[in-house]
Amino acid sequence: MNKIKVSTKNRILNAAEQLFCELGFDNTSLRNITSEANVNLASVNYHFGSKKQLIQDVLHRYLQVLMPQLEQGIDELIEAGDLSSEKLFNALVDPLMSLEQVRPNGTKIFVQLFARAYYESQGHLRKFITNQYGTSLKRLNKALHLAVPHLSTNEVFWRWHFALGSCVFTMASSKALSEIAAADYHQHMEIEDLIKKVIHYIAAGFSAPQPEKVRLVS
Amino acid sequence: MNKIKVSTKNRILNAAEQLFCELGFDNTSLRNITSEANVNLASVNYHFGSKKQLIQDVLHRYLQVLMPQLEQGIDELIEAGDLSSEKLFNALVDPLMSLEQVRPNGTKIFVQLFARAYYESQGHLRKFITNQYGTSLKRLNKALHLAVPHLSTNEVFWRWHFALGSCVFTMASSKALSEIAAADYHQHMEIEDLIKKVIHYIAAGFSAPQPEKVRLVS
DNA sequence: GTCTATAATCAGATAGAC
DNA sequence: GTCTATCTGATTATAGAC
Repeated sequence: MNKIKVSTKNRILNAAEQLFCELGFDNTSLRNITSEANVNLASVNYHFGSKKQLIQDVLHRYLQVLMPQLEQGIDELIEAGDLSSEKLFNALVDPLMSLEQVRPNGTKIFVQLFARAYYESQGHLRKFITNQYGTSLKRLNKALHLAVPHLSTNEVFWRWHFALGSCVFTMASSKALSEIAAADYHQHMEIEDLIKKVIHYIAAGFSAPQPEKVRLVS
Repeated sequence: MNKIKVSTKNRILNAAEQLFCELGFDNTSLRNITSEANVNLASVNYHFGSKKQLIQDVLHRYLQVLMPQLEQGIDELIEAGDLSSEKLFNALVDPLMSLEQVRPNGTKIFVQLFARAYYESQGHLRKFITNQYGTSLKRLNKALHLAVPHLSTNEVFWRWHFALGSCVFTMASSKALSEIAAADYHQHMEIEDLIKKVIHYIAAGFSAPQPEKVRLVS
């Protein structure tokens, strides 16, 4: 391992993920990335073929580490039998924190990337994630239903997306929000604390009683 | 009033808001808008001066109707004295539904636009909203704190953004989500029902007990 | 593998005739 | 007010020398 020389490919990946976090995928240009990485513009297409492929490879670095752990953690919870939404959401913390091993600040980077990926509805990304990790996601969905047996299938569907929205929005704007919070309340929030805070919140909402039936049109 | 002829300016506004909802502000080009509106490309700059101004004008049509009602509703709640998060969030429903008067499907359109505006961090938009409607937003903030006196200022700050995240994310992706829900559960959700559902959810999370103190670094 | 140079396309904005 | 035509600048992607 040569500590001094980082390969061009990795320099691009590192610069890209940082800029994707800050600006989003569409608003980050290849010129932006290559100048940040101090590499030539053409090298992106040499190493990755296209911007789309670069985006997928950036996410893949994290997903290939996260997903197996996530799946294992969920399986253990399901087998143990005593599933609550608090426990289920808390089971996401350790796998997420393990992404610090992938890159410095890896957890924060990944969650923000995931938020962007979910929000900026890029067809190729959703397709990529579904193809690669669909099985794990189905397992998670099963666990969600087991955690809140008092809720209808439809209600679980919507609450899962409400919860996801809190995470996605918070992480995507966490830089701005943390700065505001730091300025107003003189408090610096680490990513792990923020994750725990949002998980406490979504667990409460997720397991709230089934509401009275609202008008539904078939 | 001539029912047949819609002014070019309004044709542009109508086409723009629809496309902004679907694609976001950045991904909607002026060419996109003018061809949808069947008007000439140059007419956008003639009537609005710039794309930024067009975006602001699109939002202004709704904000000028919504904000006074919102402020009044909140003031009444504060004066009545018995403030709960459930009541406060429910007080948002009627003002939001009144946007149906502005345009057909106005509520849905506005909430999606607002979601996009909040998420796609466009400096000019945040500035515009703060300048024009900062007073109303401060009133809302005050009411939020009164509704959950058991929570710290810091906790209210974060939970408000968690709640906002659920709304923003849900509305921004409500088309895709509604389609999935309709296909999987054979249920069609009206915008008012969706708003009520998300409000039931965020009110539960918002007023959850203050969590144990997490590690905070000054 | 890396570079320069450039192709091909799309964006927002504008000048000037009508 | 509306149109055509065009400007200016940015983007992704690629060809070909080294």
